[in-house]
Amino acid sequence: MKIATFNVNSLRKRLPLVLDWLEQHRPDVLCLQETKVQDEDFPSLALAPSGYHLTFRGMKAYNGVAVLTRQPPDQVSYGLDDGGEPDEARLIRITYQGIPIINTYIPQGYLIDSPKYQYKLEWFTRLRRYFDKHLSPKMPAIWCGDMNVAPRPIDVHSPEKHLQHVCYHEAARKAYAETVAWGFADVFLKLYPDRQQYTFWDYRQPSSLEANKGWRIDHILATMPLAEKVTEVAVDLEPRRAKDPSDHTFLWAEFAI
Amino acid sequence: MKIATFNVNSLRKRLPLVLDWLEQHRPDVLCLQETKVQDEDFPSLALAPSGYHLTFRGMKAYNGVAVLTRQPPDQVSYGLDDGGEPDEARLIRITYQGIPIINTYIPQGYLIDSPKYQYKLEWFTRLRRYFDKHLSPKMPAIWCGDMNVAPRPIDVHSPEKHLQHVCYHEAARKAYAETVAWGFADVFLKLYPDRQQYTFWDYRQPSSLEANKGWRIDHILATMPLAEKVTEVAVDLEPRRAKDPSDHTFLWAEFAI
DNA sequence: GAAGATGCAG
DNA sequence: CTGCATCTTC
Repeated sequence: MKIATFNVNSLRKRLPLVLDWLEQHRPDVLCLQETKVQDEDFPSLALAPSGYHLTFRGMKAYNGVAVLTRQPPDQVSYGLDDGGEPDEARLIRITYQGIPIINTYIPQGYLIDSPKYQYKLEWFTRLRRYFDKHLSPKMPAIWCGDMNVAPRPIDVHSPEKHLQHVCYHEAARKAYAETVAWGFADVFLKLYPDRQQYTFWDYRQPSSLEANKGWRIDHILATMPLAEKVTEVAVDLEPRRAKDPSDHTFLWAEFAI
Repeated sequence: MKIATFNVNSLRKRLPLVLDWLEQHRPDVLCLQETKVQDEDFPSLALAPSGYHLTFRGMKAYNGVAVLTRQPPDQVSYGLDDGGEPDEARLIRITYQGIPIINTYIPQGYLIDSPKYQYKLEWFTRLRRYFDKHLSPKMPAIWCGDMNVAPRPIDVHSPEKHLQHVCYHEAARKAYAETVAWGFADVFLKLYPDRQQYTFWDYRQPSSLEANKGWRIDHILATMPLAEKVTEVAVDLEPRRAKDPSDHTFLWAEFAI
């Protein structure tokens, strides 16, 4: 089974890119973040030629997640369900051929001294409780998406410059690590423990792509029974180099199931 | 001598169209309206390959006029000069090979009961005085541009519906007619007194182009000595049908001089 | 730097 | 419907 994740930064602007990638790679599941489209305006018609089943939850200008699957999902649910802000446009859970797949767009956090950063940190603890409620570390499950955290120094260019950045700050990495520690393994790390490979290059940083000044903040994780079966993981640079790119690119993983 | 006029509705957005048209038609003079670009940002570099000389006056988001000439103009001046608002981004006068050419973007007028409509009506009377000051009806001269007036019922689709429209309202037609009566002749009317031929189709009116629901509000006029020498007048529909069109299209006239 | 929202204008 | 400006977010 092939699973991919991609922060599209507006699905409507990235339709040609997404359709093209689906056709070329035919993943079983593609998780999208930052679709930036309300459900009423979701481009179902434009995506129809792909043949993928569409599961989505969005809002007016920001956030928005979607999961595209070759077959219809068995089950679908949106957002956190602990009684707090559900943030439906940031989390979709489906069950696909018996396997729970959680697609998240973790809050970015703005600045470390802002309420948004507190909200981000809480989001990770809420998510860990969400895993407790809906999954078991002993059963196959996948968690993927834009985590807005570079877990290790190697996962960001010039880490020493980014100690106060909300995507590398100690507390964010700790919050992410503790949620991972619930029972997930990063499948990229599993296959390539020493490789530097980014998934995001800021539009603002001039020539960030050519100079490869990026971040690895998009991740695919699996519980042990599934992580053991990972056969291939890759970042596809081509869509980031294409015309009218997202600032992120595709990450995908293949599992022997 | 071949003279053309075109309301571009943003010159920067219409650069490919304009360059293409210049290459195909090679007019001696092309008058543009609604360039929507400040002089600092005028796309001189992009237009350089055309070889045309560039005369322009614009402002931030609205209005803006330009005259492109095969040879450098003899003389150039901008705006009305009666001590009132000069509205430089609405009028350019050049002398080209001895012939005065006035390119105007007449105020649209918003609604007939608005101050903007009063301003439009005054603009015509000010323009007539401007002609008095700078031209003679007995000498060759050209006045062209977007006049925002459909002079006759045949010049607008469903005229009976547009009696209260600022581009067809009685007072606007009268103001325009009185300025024309200073000493100009509409060269399109001279050659085709009975022909219905629009130059503008509203973006808003759905399928205005397919249904040919348009307006003839762009005009080329000449004083008698020149009007007598007109050999050809045409509206080119192709640019309006092209991809990313302006809501107006090109009108051109050929004079035997 | 890129995207969407809003407001203004034609 | 299209274009520009301003604002906000990442």
